[in-house]
Amino acid sequence: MSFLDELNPIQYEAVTNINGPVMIIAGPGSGKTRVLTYRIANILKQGVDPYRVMALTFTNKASAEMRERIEKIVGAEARNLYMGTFHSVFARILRMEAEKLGLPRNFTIYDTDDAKSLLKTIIKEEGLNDKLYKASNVYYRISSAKNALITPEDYLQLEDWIEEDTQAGRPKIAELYAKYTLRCFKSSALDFDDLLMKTHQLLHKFPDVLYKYQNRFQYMMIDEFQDTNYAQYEIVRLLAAIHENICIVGDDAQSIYGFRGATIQNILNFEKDYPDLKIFKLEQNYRSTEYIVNAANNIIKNNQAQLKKKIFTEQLGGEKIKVYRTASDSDEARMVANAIFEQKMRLHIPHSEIAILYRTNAQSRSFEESLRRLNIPYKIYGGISFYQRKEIKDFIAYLRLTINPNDEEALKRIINFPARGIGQTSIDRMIVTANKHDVALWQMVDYPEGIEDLQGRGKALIKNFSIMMKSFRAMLPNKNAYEIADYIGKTTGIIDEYYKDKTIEGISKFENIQELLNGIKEYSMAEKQEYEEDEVRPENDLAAYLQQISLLTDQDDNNGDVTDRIKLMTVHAAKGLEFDSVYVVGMEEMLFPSALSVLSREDIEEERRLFYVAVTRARKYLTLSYALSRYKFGQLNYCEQSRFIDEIKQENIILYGQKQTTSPSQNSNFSKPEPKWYQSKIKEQAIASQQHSIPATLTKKSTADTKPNIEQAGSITTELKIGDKVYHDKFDTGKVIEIEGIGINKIATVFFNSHGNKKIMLKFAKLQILE
DNA sequence: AGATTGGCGCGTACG
DNA sequence: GCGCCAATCT
Repeated sequence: MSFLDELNPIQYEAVTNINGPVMIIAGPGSGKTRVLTYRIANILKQGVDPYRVMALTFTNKASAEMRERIEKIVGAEARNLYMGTFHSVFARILRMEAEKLGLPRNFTIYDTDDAKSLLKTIIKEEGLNDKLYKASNVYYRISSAKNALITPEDYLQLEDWIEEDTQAGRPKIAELYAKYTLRCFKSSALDFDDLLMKTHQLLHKFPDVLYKYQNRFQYMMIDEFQDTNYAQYEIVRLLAAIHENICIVGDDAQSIYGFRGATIQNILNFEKDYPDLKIFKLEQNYRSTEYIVNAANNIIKNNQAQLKKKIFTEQLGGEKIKVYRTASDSDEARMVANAIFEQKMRLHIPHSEIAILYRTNAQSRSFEESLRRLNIPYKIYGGISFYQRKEIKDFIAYLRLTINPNDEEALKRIINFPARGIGQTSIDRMIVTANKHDVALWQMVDYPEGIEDLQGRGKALIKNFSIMMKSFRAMLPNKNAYEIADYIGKTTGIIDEYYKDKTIEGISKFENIQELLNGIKEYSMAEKQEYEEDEVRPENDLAAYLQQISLLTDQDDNNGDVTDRIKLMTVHAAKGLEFDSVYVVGMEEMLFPSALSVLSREDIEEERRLFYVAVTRARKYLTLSYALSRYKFGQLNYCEQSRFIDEIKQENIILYGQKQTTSPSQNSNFSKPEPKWYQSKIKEQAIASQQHSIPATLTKKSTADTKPNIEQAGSITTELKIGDKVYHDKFDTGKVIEIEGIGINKIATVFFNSHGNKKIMLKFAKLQILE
């Protein structure tokens, strides 16, 4: 009995064909992780050295899960696989080869905040308008360039890129990119995108290095290939060039990260680069019932850019997909909460098997309120992670600066935190002098006498700071990470700072720092990973610790999952997950699909794939909902059913709420005009997508500013409350003065302006709540 | 220097 | 409608 016996015939082929280029198209719920892990296990069972197998994923979670599952089959050997995220695997290679690129091997990895903060500094130094040159904007542009392997020198020459910047009113991006790159170099820092671009440069510029790794990596596997960008693909292609045992796994229909640089073309055109490609399509869905799989197929059929496949399931029957149409966003939230409550009663599904998925994070609020009202426990996913918190970043900045004195962003964070009298003016003077002499900022801390236009007192305070930092560095050779961190916490006063603060936030910050210290302690006490003979080891324990956490997020933190709670998250965050019951909410034009996507076919297709992802998360029960009116940016907007709902065949759906009686074309209750800034953003988007899109009218909506057509806006109002203003078909408007009964048997007493008090049974009446 | 208020901006997100 | 940042006050 082999582990291979657990596979269906196509899965088996995908697992056992280990040589030559292979593409595995893995539909939703098709057993992808199993195939991937078994395939690697199978390679190892053939006697291949794990050290010669590279497996790349996008998330730490995915790689940890895979490693664990492979270890179950082949044992501890799995630990020596070259497996991890693109960023962590490439960072490891870059550290080994750092000196070739003129970097110290302790280089710092700047996260997005560090990068934006540096850009902000540079924009200010250049005297540019920071309303126009927003750090996030510039960062996005630089990131796109790096993902496309465009260096600052290239950028300065690229007419179309500069033209695009000029159109957006930001012609100086290329210069900022060049300055930013220089500044990162002076800080001995690489940002996330550099980890890819510099790896490519390393392999491209140093044939001996390329040859070494090409030879070493006999087998390569890439997960979620539809999410790769140009840089990632180029690196992989270079590395696989000798053995050509490259296996990519993915699903073009689930490509939803175009906005962060992913090119769906990588998977669509893969066959062109590897004519001998063997293709295996995992089309059997083991997750969902028939209606759900059918609906998913109905939806994705409308996309042009896709590989041919037909997903099927053997789980016939099941419940049809419910579509709830409600009068307002708050109605939608109440409706969904009630439905969850009812579903829970009827089917006894654990809370944790129910998810509410939305397009934008802002939508979570109304659901929080409605769930709380019914005492349904919930957890919102997304938001800032542990390592993003200010207090954690501050503490880590001390550790970073201890390891890498050149780290300008770490230095700026903590030189005056906790307060030690080194104000913004002093820091600005330091930066000016450092730039003038073209040295790292730390040089000025080290030699404050040289800072221009600074009082003696300021210089003395900086000197003290420098002495303190040096005392930390002196501990590196013979103290472990925890001993140093503990000492830093006590010496700098950072722990006291939060200990003194007895506000709720202060206490939480104090606890977070304690948690961080516990983590460091655990790390320092733990057995360390083994390094290959030729691998450069970190100089000391603290450096090793920092290397580990700089590429970590706490997405795989399971602390919150112990309690049985409903899960609320964006559709993006739900990718790769599954639930018994899924609610996809806000199914409206201009929301899902997003208003910013309706201008180009490519963008709409990505939204459609996103909806496809949402639908295929459900095992047994799927509910879609939308509202006819919704507050957006504090403004009431009238909404129209999402085109994606229309794409699902009627036979798979049951509609709740009244049917729309008029056709959209003669209907005037659509959108108010979007706010001005939003319109201009849409226009910007239009310019950005011009090169590759079909021209489209701005929106298909009328801009008439009319009230909703109440007759057709039927809603389900079992969640009515006293004081609500309501509309009734016969009695017109009135106010709720009493509610009796439970659930659908509720009876409301309503005082109607023209008819007086009436008792209304909610399950029959079409009461409409007016906001 | 630290707290408070006013104004502006608003998509989805992994390293 | 809300949260974050920056300018202003104390």
